[in-house]
Amino acid sequence: MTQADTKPTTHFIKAFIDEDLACGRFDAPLVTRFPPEPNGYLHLGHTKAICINFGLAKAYGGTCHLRLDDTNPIKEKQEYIDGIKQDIRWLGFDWGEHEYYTSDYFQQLYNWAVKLIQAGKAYIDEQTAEQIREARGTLTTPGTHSPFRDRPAAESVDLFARMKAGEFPDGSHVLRAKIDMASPNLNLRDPVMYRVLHASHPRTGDTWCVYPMYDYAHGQSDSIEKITHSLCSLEFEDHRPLYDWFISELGIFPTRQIEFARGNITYTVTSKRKLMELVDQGHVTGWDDPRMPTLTAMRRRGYPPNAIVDFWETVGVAKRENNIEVAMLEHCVRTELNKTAPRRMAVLDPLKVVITNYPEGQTEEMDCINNPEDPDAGTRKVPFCGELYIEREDFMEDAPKKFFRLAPGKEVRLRSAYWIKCEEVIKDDTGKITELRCTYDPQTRGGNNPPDGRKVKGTLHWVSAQHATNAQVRLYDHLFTAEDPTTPPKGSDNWLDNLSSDSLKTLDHVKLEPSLADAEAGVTYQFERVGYFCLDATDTTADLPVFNRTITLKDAWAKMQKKKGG
RNA sequence: CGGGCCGUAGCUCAAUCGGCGGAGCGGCCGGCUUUGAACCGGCAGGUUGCGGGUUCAACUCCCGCCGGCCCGGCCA
Repeated sequence: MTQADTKPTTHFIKAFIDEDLACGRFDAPLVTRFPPEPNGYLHLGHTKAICINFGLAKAYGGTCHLRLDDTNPIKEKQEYIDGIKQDIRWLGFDWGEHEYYTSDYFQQLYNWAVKLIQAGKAYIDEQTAEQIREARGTLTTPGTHSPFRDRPAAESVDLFARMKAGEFPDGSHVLRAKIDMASPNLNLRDPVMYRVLHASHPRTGDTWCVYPMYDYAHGQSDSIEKITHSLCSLEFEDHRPLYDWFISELGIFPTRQIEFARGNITYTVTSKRKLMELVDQGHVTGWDDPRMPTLTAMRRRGYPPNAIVDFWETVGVAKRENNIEVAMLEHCVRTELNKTAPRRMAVLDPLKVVITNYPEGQTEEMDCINNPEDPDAGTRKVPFCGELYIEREDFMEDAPKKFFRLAPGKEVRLRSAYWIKCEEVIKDDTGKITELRCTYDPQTRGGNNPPDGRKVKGTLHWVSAQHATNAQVRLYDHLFTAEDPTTPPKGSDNWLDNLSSDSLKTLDHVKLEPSLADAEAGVTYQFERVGYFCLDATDTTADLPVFNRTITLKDAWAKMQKKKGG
């Protein structure tokens, strides 16, 4: 059995679809839909539904519709519609011509509602919201009938028309389905189908002042679009009987709703309310702050969209509650980036190195491999001279044996350049190391082994001091210190106390190899031995390029140190 | 003794119609290396929530418990 065979390529939804197709319950092709409400930005949580709906349609040679579920005009904005479309495209999915809006169906939905009233299956209720709530009963006791429940259908039809005509104020009348006030499923206790809302809609303007509720609109919209499988998250399981009830009473196309568990991820929050709190209280700079789990933020951070798609594929689909380790996502990000990211050299915390035996004034160009994982990526020239910067943490005055990097009297390789040996350490008055004096071996050009068979264990990245480009780098880390950020830490009643103080570190004196002056926005680079970084298009200025750290490289040395320390 | 859903390795998921419980991630150890990355090899980790029953055989079927999540918006 090969690796590929053991990957979880199937799950219960596929099994259901296969059954349905096999028994002729639906005709191929499969039609699915992703139905976000345009009331905010898409985040990591949404991407699971996107991948499942678009992914399944693709896998079965079907189509996936994008439907903006815009039934509540007071929360929805065009800005969000635009953002959602951009985010889905970025993820790599395409709905083609199939862009729909629930509001496109308002007239049809209205006509069907009238039909249900005429059939004695719905009625206009004039109770207040509070009265309706009280009459609904509780989880353990049945509800009671509304005094308006048995009014003549003709009266309800008339009232519904007058609601639509704008005769009644918000909250005064609702249309309710007449089902079963004693049902153990609260969704069946005469659910509200329509409410009066004198609000202007982003698309229909002031045409309507009655708007359908989710439960009434969603299934019918699926049906109108001939969606074969309506895939949604677990909390809608209790709604399925109602979903099926409307379709059955109306005698329309029977979409099948199937529910799956949403994916929770450690150290991240995906509650819209909580994300809003982070933005509003200034804990992040905005919805696109690279620490946010929104797609716009992950894009800015340099996450490759393929990594997110791979992540959900790897994780699989099931119905049980879950809390996926963020390490899984990070693994997918690194895997994708390792394959695709162009390699560059950058020194985050520069320490000057002077090569005392290098010909004064000389400069050479070194050939550097752009991506060892991709032979087609080719090479580039990187300038080298007698004054360089190396990473401060790559030098230790009193180095332990396991330290492979530079130390007094020790020799290391400069990647793709020369071997150098540390001869002298220069310090300032405070004892801080300001410069290293080294010698180089001309026989090691390109970083090659010298003819005498000498060995060296460490390879360092470097940047020519003469040619370096200055930059600001932002080091991002988990926003929270707790696996489940929504639970306040011990002794606190505020979940925001889980906020990490180390989620952003800004470095202002970073030295980049000169080619990075032309870094492309939207490309994530690997700064060798350091991590993955991308240009921050929004904060970069003409004078100072800004780079965001997408993610670190795995760091065995740091891990070893941490273990020793702890 | 309201209803619905769900319990398999630390995490996420597999396991044909009932036939020797596996993989990825994470962890640990080792190899290789011009990135302490990547890559390669190995190891640890399970009373399949618990208790009964049916069966030659149960993660799988039946019964009973226990535990977790969801549901009382004119939100979606």
